[in-house]
Amino acid sequence: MVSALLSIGQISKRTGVSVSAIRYYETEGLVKPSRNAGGQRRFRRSDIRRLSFVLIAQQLGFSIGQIRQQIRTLPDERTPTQRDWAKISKRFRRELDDRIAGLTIMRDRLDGCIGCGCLSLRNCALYNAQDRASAKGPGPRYLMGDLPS
Amino acid sequence: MVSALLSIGQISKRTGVSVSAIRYYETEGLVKPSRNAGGQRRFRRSDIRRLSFVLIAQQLGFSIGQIRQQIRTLPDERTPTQRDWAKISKRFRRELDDRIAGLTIMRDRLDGCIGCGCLSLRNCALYNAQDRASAKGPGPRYLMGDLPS
DNA sequence: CTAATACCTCAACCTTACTTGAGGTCAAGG
DNA sequence: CCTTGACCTCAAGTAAGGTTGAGGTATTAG
Repeated sequence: MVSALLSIGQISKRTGVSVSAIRYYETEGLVKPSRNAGGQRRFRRSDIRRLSFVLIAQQLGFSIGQIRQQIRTLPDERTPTQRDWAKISKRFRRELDDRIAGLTIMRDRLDGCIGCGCLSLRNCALYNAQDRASAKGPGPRYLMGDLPS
Repeated sequence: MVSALLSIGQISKRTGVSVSAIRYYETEGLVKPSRNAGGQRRFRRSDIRRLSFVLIAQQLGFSIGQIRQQIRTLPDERTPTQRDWAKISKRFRRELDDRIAGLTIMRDRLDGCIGCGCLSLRNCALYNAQDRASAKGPGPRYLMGDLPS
């Protein structure tokens, strides 16, 4: 019989997320299925959307923790609306914009380094790309190699 | 005394890479230091550049395996030239271009989904973003949620 | 020459994101 | 009613990319 609620196997088939992964996501607070009398998980249809969102967000490179941060802004009591989802998507969009910008900067710096043929000098644009080099230990580090001697 | 060769501690300070990480990178074949009479590692100055490259490549999101693929095109016997490094950088540039393009596509798809307010329908642009959904199991999956009913 | 560092190896542990297996229960069809 | 397949929990294993600690040796400053 097809009920309003879905078993873990059914939701696995609908989303492409493995049964074990869905259980794991429950321990991580990404879905909160109810239980039937026998203790088996019962998911709402809107959980399909939740899990699909998790899948996409992971593809975009977000960690479980980051996804949880976003997804917990969804209402627990009612089925999330389009508006609820749109808010989350907008936040992700901003994140993606930042990541694209960051990668573009790195690419252009790499270009500069190819241009100067050095990848190593004091003024290499990649030099300032990392806090770590200057942040720890005494004196400056020359990220892509030797000091000109 | 300052010799032509560097100890692991010296190279750690110069690159900002921890001693334990450098040893790990050796087991992974990213650096191949020689040993002195007492069995201690001795690095060439060009290894600073190698390790710095590893650092940058990791920041760009490349795995150790991918980095090894690139870095092993460097000559073992002689100190790598600017040209050697430039070849590698060009390959990385292409990778970065691809990743930027991919992210941009995803971002635009996400935009489309915000625009249509759905994040769920059959024709959602994100739907086709994943092989996995259609690749396994019978019938199509509707990635961002329920079928319109 | 000796003490203090720095270095060595090897094994075990950490995090993330899961999967796998053991041992047992639940639910649906015949 | 009984069998089969889906489900349950809990513990352990996996891969990546390291870190940490134990127990021991090298090197270097004084």
